[in-house]
Amino acid sequence: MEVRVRYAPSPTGLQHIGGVRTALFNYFFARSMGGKFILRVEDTDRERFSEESLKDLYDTLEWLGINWDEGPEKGGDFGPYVQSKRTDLYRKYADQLVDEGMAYHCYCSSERLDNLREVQKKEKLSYGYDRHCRDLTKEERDKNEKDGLTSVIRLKIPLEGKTSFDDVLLGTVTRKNKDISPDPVLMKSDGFPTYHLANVVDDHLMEITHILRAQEWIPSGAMHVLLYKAFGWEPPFYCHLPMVMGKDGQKLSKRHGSTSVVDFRKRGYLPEAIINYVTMVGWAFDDSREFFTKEELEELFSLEKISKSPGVFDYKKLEWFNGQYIRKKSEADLIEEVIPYLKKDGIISEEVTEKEMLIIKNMMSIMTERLHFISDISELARFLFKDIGNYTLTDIIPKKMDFKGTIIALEGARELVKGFSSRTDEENEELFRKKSEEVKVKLGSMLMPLRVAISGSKVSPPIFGSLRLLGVDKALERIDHVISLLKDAAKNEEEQEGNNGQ
RNA sequence: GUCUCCUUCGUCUAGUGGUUAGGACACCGGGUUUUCAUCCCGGCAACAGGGGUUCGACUCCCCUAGGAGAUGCCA
Repeated sequence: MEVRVRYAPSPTGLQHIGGVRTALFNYFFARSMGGKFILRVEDTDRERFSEESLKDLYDTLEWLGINWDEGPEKGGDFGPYVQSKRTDLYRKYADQLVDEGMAYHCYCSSERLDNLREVQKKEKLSYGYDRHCRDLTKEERDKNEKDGLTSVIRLKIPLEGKTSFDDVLLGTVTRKNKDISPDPVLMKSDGFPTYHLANVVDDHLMEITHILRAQEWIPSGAMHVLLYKAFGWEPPFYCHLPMVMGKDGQKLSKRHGSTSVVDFRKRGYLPEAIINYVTMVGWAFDDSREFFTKEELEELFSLEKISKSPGVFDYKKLEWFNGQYIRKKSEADLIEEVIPYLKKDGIISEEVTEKEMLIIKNMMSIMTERLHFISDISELARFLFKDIGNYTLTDIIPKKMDFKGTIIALEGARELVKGFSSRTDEENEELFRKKSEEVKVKLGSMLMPLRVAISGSKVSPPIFGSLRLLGVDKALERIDHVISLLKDAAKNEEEQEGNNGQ
């Protein structure tokens, strides 16, 4: 038997971590079994549907490199793969159930239903439809129709007995029929099917063999089986995936931070990191290995190793994975990644100049290990392309030093910067050490003012590398500017003291 | 309220009757280092509780507690 699985999102919002995890598990399972991965768009909720969400779905899957074997834009033998194009089909199957007495028309208004729920809640009764229309006589139905009442079609859940389904992870899950949501709606009054109907019909028609979906669907599992039985179909295997939670243990949502994949993408996360980390929430290969490429997972993934309990999404660990993957990238690849961010932040020109490109190529080696996100590059590299000046005197003057000492240290450093580029780093380091002894400050205390002067920040890539990238002339210019600032400040201070003395 | 699922360090997890309960992130310390970062070394830290079964339970069974999810003309 060929394995056929599907990812069936509904385009009512941006693709988020939870959805992508489900997609990934389905995709990896299909690949590892040599089966087919199908994409099906469940756009039956016309209220919440948005074109933007649909585009985001395609973009996200493409960015992650999750290719579907059958589905929209790709086709296949079981299309169309968009549910809004299959409404006739659902209608036909729903009518069939009504004809056979397995389902019925319900004319209850939403007001009546709202009311009912309110009363049930207040009286602490169990919630759910009261099956008001389940046993309407033919006369009553005809009257409702004649009155022009709109109707929905509901499934008749047996009042007694129990229903169970087999879950690869959970084993056999059994539910008493009386505990199943009483008579769920199959067809809405707008002519569109609900998830339950469309899902079952499509999964059967598309010959889906395994349903991997989030555990939030467990409660409707038995009901879906009942639907399969009503049609006389064989239900597929189920595998209910553990949910992804936020730090507080609640279902992961916006208030925990970004959850949409596009947000992660904009922030400078690599798809490799997201795929790897998201797969590790709820799945583990063994007791030590945790780095996997997509290709490796396509081979190694297995349902047996999925955990049953929900997992908390750890942004910190994803960040760590991202850093690891950044450092694994080749310099050439990283340059490709970095350029769009530099452009977006106005660090380099839209049409990258030769000079800019040269700096970019030369700077990557000292930038890479400082990146947690690709987007970090702009802050880090700004001083190489743009004028600086956002530093303050307190940034420049090292701890336990005054204006004069700082000026002396910086002037000493300036001497060495002049001939800097004709020497090796080792030679330079030797000279800087000697010079720092000469002016009686620690090496660090001499280099810190220099660092701020040329990079504008106390935190920067290594000084020697930065100097080389920036060029001696530019560096001297910046150093001189800082020295003059310091001298002005020192003079002011003297005058102040002089005034006080009089 | 009712039903269903879940329960090993703070977090992700390994573990399938006998282990000093292992790894990773985070955190804390130390080292390398011109800052930051990287990297290396070390430390902290868990079997929810109670009953059984057994020579022996993290592992099997039951109960309790806790958590989550569902209970829509949303998926």
